[in-house]
Amino acid sequence: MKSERNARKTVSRAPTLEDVARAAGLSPMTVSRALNTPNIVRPATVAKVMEAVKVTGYIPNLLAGSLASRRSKLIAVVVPQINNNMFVDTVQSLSDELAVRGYHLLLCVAGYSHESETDIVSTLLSRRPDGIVLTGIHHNTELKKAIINTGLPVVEIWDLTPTPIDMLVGFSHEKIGNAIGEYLLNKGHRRFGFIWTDDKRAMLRKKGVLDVLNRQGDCQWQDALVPLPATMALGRSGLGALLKSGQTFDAIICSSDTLAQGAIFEAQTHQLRVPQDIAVMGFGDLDFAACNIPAITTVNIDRWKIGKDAATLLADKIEGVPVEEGIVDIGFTLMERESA
Amino acid sequence: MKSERNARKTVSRAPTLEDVARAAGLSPMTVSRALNTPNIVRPATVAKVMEAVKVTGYIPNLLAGSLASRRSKLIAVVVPQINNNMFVDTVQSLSDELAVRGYHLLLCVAGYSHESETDIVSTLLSRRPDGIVLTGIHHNTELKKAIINTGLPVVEIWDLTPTPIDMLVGFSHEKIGNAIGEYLLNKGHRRFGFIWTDDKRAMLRKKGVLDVLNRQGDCQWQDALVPLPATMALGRSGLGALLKSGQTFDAIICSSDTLAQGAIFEAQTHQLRVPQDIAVMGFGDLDFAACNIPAITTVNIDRWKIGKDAATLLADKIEGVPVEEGIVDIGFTLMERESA
DNA sequence: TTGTACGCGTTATCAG
DNA sequence: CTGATAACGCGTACAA
Repeated sequence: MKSERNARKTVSRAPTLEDVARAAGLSPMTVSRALNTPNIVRPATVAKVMEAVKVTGYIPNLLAGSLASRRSKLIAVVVPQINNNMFVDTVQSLSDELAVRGYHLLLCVAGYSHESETDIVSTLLSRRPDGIVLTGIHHNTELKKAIINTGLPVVEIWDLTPTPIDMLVGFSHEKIGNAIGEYLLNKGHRRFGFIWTDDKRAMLRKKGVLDVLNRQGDCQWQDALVPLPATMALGRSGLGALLKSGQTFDAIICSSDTLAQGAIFEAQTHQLRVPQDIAVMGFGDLDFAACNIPAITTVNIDRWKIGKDAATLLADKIEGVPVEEGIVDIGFTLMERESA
Repeated sequence: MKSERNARKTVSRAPTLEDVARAAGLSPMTVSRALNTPNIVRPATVAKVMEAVKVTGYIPNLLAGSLASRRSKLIAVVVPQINNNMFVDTVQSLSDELAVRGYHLLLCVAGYSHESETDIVSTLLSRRPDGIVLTGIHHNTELKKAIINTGLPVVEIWDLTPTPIDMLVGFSHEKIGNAIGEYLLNKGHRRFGFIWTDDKRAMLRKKGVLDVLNRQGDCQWQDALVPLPATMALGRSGLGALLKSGQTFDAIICSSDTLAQGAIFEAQTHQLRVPQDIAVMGFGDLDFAACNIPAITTVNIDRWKIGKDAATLLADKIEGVPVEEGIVDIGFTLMERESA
């Protein structure tokens, strides 16, 4: 029974448009249209195609489609270490919003170094994304040139600058620093401790704080630098280090809520009441900040909105929808609670 | 000066292999080889190519490359809501390890529903990934069939079953439940409260606990179900609800450390000392568990290892490296601390 | 070690 | 509304 019909190679490739077309008695092009733009195809034809798709188990090949159409429906996203609680929510909302528009996320975790960002982006570029999301506004010039050369829509997030590569959704870290500084000065604090990671954005916030403190004049401060990623343990050891210096502090300013929570616990072990003996201030307004005991005074950023706005800007620009304002300052809110 | 040479369309497309070849005075194929397998090309030729690449600003088009070679160097990863602290680390290590091997991550957040997982995976499949990472082992059958049909390497993670689709890196939620139950029984506890999310894996752990409690006989328990995602606030309200029922409890078992931390804070507000008046147990061993006050007794999972192992299994299988054991139980460790 | 012919699976374009 | 043809940019397979 060695039938001639089975002579063709039986290495069952995945079914293609042509297979579907054959099954439906149509041309591949019609099948393509029935799948992508059903409204310009006769309903009866569409039905035939759908049936054939089901029968063959056809799954479109977007590699081929993207190559031919020059649109990949792919968005490259570069974040510095995703295991930072802040970025995760942004990526999540970015993913959600983009999915609705039919885009997929090509995710890249760049670490906080610039070299790797370059490598990563050029690798990403080779996937021919339709748009790019970059965290931060400090990229090395070579990279920046490469991206600009592609002419691709870009959204930079989590930072503010009047001169983004293209579009931007962020907020001013310096202003947040200012707000923190003013808030604590108003509360009468003059001796400050910083528990701080040394990434660029955190340092900008610190500069914002110091500008205000310097203007005041009679302030003093001391640093406890901690490595990334910021953990509660680092918050504890950070405050421990500050206290061991022999200095006394009115207020501890932390570059994240996680550090702040650690500092608050550590204060307990030194019989320091928060905020009566020592105030502790965080940043980020993470889930736990509001219901910690004491509730953590911090700065709220709408990190979901960053993702959502970035997605909308990007998708709109890709699809030719006129974008009114390419620079979005989503602002921030100082959340006065109990810890400071 | 309207030169004939500029007659060709000036819509500056991105440079292609052919442009580089022309610039280098070589054939496109040689350029391709110089880029992908430099070791089989004469060094001088490689150098010429590299120069031409720099001059032209060439960025490879992986869409075309993948289409031709039938290898996309793309790994599809499906996770249920990434803003769960546990998965983030796994995704991170997956990304890191895969990047080393030259693969990119196509990330999809599926939520906890099955319907969306199907949509998502078929969409992902259309990108022709070289491998798939699925969270969990419960997928609807249609989806499962589609994936099996592709013949693609698959790694299921965060669960254990003797019959995975293909490969698996996980641990037994039931055994963890057993361990928690036995541990607390040994401590003399008999009246339990559960603060629990109702996702499948958490429920498996609960079943593990209950199996042990039932075997003991003289136990009683009560539930406080909370929605996803688990937050500290839900831990607080969960314990609040349990206490309001009028029952008393020896031990509170939480489906995550985040809930446990909330429960511990809430206990404070009810003048309940942890663990003297009430024990609290978590799950996950997140960063803060060890340095919370009291330190949280919990179950440690090496979530980085899950990602790393999954990446290795996948990359090995894709590249034809013989895979010894496709089912990896990474186990768990009950971390006895202060809270229970 | 390098080059040539062809195919990968789809969409753009233009013709019917 | 549907079909034929020619790209899309690269890698495979083989020839030189």
